[in-house]
Amino acid sequence: MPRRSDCPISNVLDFVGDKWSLLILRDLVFFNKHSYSEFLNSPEKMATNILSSRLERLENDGLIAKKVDVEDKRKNVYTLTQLGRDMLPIMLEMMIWSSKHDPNTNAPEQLIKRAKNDRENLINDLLGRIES
Amino acid sequence: MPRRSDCPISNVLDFVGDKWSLLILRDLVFFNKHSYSEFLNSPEKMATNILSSRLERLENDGLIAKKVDVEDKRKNVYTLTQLGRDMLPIMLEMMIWSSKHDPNTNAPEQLIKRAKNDRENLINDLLGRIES
DNA sequence: TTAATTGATTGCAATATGCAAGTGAATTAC
DNA sequence: GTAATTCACTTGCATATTGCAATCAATTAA
Repeated sequence: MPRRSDCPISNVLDFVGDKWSLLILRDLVFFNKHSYSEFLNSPEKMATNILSSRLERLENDGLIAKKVDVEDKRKNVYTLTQLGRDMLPIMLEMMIWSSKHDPNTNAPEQLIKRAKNDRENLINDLLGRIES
Repeated sequence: MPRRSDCPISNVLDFVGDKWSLLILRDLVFFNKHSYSEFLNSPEKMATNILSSRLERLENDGLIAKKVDVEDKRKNVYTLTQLGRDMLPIMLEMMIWSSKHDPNTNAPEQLIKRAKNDRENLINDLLGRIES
């Protein structure tokens, strides 16, 4: 997506302003998923060609990094870069919005509470868990 | 957009997961814009049919409300609902992301500082300004 | 009464999406 | 060692969405 303006909101949308990209980042942060097939099994059921193109774009944009799995060379291991990790606060605010306005949202209440009242520590905990 | 899952992030994307919807909400919050022609003049230059369809969808989804302008009956006046106002924290986090990773972002430094250190008051100030 | 403005809609080409099927390399099962 | 399976894509094709220019009706201004 070409840069449309210097607006900081428009700029983020140039990176992840579609229905799928943030779900991949979500899977990386919240569900410890790291591979193509894991992303594919997420409940939103994205098509294989879309997943493929989004992984490629996220990598090109520097939000994720790709390495061949040392234990199974058919597999790629995807990880978040700093740019990708820094999308986490945006995702937390989305969770708070849904917990307020969507009665069917399935976010754990405890997580929402921490997102509201203990953000910095929650972010450190979530990102710290990724390192290991 | 039909609901794809009960994930709170997916849910927000079902509402504003495209390149344009959040820019309309941005114009309403940050630039006090209220009409079709004002949105159209934003620097991202969205097409008239896209703007039209997004305004319709945002209204149907309950994020904005539309009224005929009492002073000029050709015009509509668009305002944020509570659902729309509650998207503001998401936009603030996007601004913070861009201020960190995009050297060309044009958000005022003072605004970013307040978004980081004085969020609640900033939100109240921005939304309070809308009422008047 | 004519001209300009506003908020759209329409037609059409280009792009993106969704789905099913297929591919080749790596791994596992026999 | 061969066959079957897994994995990460890729392709083909129908449908949907987008981008762009032109047009429209209603309202307002001159």
